[in-house]
Amino acid sequence: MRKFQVYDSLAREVREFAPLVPPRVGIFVCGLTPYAPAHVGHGRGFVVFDMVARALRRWGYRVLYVQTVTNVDDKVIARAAEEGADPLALSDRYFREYLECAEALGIRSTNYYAYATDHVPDIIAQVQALVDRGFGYVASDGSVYFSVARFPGYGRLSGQKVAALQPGARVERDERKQAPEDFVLWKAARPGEPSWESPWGPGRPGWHIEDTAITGRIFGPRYDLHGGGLDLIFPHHEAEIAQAESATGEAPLVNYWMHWGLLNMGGEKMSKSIGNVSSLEGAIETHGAAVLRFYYLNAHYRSSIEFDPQSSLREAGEAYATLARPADRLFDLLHADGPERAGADLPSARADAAEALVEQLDQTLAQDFNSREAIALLFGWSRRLAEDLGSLERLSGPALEQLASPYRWGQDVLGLFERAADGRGGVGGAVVAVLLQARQRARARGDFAEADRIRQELRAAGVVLEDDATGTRWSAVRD
RNA sequence: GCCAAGGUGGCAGAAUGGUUAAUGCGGCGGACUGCAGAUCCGCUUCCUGGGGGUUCGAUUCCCUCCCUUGGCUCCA
Repeated sequence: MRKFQVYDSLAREVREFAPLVPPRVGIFVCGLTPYAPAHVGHGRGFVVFDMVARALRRWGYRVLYVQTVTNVDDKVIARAAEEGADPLALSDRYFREYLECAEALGIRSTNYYAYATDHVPDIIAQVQALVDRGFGYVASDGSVYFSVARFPGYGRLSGQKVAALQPGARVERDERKQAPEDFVLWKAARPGEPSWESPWGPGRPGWHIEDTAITGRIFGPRYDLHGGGLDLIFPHHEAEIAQAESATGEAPLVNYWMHWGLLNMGGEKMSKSIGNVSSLEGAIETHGAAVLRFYYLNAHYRSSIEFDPQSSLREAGEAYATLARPADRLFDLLHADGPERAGADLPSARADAAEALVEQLDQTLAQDFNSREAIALLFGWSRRLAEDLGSLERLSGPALEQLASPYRWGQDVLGLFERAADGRGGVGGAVVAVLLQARQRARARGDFAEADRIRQELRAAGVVLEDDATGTRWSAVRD
């Protein structure tokens, strides 16, 4: 297991990571509340944690990565009422849409997406434990609240003091609560809303309880790593700590808290409630999932980033094209001829440099997941390879693999450099190859009118040609 | 008001108690090319919010002020 360091929001410092039960690592991330299409801001944290899980697995940890889906809550219910739809069907539909985006983005390290509604018995059991231990109280209408005053550690994660909070400023006072800072564990049912039977009558889970009920079920009272957006620290993560540690009597609930920075647009955070959203699906369609993934990882996960719909992904696309070009060329050659292809060996200095770079990439990422710095190193490698792109043809399969090893690292950990399904195979690819040969013969005899005609007709069919020193390359484009 | 995270070149965005503060985008110049396009090379040395302090030396550590964002409602 490779050692690594991570910034822990609770300790407010970078700490050496040590699992509770090596080599196992339990990772939990607060996922979506699917009541509307996912936006570009949502994708960031999930890509970041996908990278975290990939890295830990590469480094020898056995990761169990769980993410919640808050498929029943006030917003889901309100939205369903607007559309005249069933709340659970609505959240299910939006979540499936998100999963398609996640798949395109190469997010595939999550082991389990836990729907809140699939864990109602766990939730009820945890609420009951809190009532039994005197941390929860039942209000007249059958709702159950957590008594913040009973938990002295409340506010430690966020730095907030209960006395300094401003209840009533933005949240309505609620006479069912004993104190304004108390939060709801179980909400009594209202007519027409989804509800489940409980010892306190029909109702549904409160805002924070599902996460700790689910992690309790899967990891037990304590686990290693919890991730989420910066905006969830208070009250959500604070409430998780309070209710879980009170329910089990064990602490700390989480050994390392990781919070990623938010994605802003127009100077404030992208948010469904503000309305400054750019849809995730749309961004993937117009710029490609690889470019979006590159954009996210091209900044340190803790910084906030400013998203400009006009330029951010266009710039990222230019940069990613430069970065990935040598990788594409290497993988093309390996794909065409296989790893056994004959050719020259790599000079040993070059081979050593590749090996050293891979180690450096791991070390860089092990420093609080500095993906930006890792990408800068990969740019350095691409720049060196760019100089001799033309002479790659001479190299053997193993030599090409050595040159490609930093990009293999990028595939493995960052999820970049994946070869898209480019339509080059099959009958279509064979036909294009024949046309390219015909065009090449025309060029050779100086019949440029014919050569250009072939190029134009292929373009009309969605195939773009580019000539360079090594010949003609083609790619399928979408219009 | 209180809490938290930040303020780096035209832009995006790293790092560091000490030679020219990454990397990319953009810009400029050149090479290559039948043409397109793309690519490659070079340049872009005057960038670390203001003011104090510690130090031989601070952008990095400390104090303070200003500003931005997030949180004190649901929120990735």
